[in-house]
Amino acid sequence: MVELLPPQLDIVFHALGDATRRQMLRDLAGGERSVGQLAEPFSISLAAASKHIKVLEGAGLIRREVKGRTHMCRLEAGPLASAHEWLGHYERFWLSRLDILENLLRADDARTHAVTGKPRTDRKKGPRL
Amino acid sequence: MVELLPPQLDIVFHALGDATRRQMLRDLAGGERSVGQLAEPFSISLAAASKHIKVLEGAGLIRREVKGRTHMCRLEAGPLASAHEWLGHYERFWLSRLDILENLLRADDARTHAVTGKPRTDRKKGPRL
DNA sequence: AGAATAGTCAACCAAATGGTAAAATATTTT
DNA sequence: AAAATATTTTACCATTTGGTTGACTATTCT
Repeated sequence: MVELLPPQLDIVFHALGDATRRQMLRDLAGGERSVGQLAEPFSISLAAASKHIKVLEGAGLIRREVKGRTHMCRLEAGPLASAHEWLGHYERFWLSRLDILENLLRADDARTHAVTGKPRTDRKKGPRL
Repeated sequence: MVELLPPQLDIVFHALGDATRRQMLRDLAGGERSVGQLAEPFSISLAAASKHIKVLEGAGLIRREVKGRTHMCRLEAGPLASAHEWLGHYERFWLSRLDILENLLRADDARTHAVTGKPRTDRKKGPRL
C-alpha cells in the first residue's frame, strides 16, 4: 500500500485534526460535492471553507475538478488508507490492552452484580483504569 | 469501541500530526520509556520533548507514572484504536478506489509494455490519476 | 550537606492556523 | 452588456505551535 513518508503523514494527520475538515470528508464519502455544498453545513465564510478544502487537497485527501464556475471535489482515499495503515501498526498492541480491559470489566461487573443485584446492562463504561 | 467525540478526535489527530510525536509512540510500542529516553533520539531540548510528551498525554495516547525523579511513560492505545476506527469508516470507499487504480495500472502497464517493451517492474507508481 | 540527575515551568520568539472582510476572477444567466 | 453566481485571493487579526533559554523543584548519589 501507499506507505506515505513522514512529512506526508504529518500533512495527512494535520488535515484530519479538524472536525470541520473531517465532516467534509464524511460528506464527500457520499459522493461529489461542490465547494459551496461542502461549506453549507458550517457557519463560516466561504473563504474559510475554501481554505479547509485546500488543506484537504494539499494532503491529497481530495481532488478537485473545475467544471465551469463550480469546483467539484471528490474523496481521494489513498492517504486515508495510509493513515489507517500507520495506525494499524498499533493494532496488536491495543488489542492486547483491550483484552485486559475486557477482563477487568468482567471482574468488576461480577462484583457489582453480586453486591447490588443490578443487571450488567447498567455498567457499560467499565472501571476507569 | 471507545468512539471518541469530535473534540477528542481533534486532539488525537493533532497529536499524531507530528513526526517527533509519532516516533515517540513507536518507541513506546517497544515498552516503557522515561522522558529522557524519549527525548534522546531528537536534537531538541528536553523542555521541547517534555512539551511533546504533554501533548501525547493530553490526547490520552500515553500515561505517565512518576517513579522517584524519573517519569515513566507507556502507550495508552485506546485513542489510537478510536482514530483507527474512524479511518475504518472509509475503508469500503478506498478499497473500491484501489480496485479502480489496480485496473488502470494493469491497463496502463499493458499499453506501456506493448509500446516500449519495458518490463512492468519499471512502472511502480502507476498513472497519476 | 552538597553535587548531580530528571523534569517541569515561565518567558519569549517566529511561524503557522483558522477566521474575517473586501476585492478580484471566471462563468452563467437574463 | 449587465447582473448574478461560484470561488479564489489578498490583506489582516488573534491564537496556537514548536522551539529556545534560564530558573526552579524534586530526587538520588557521594
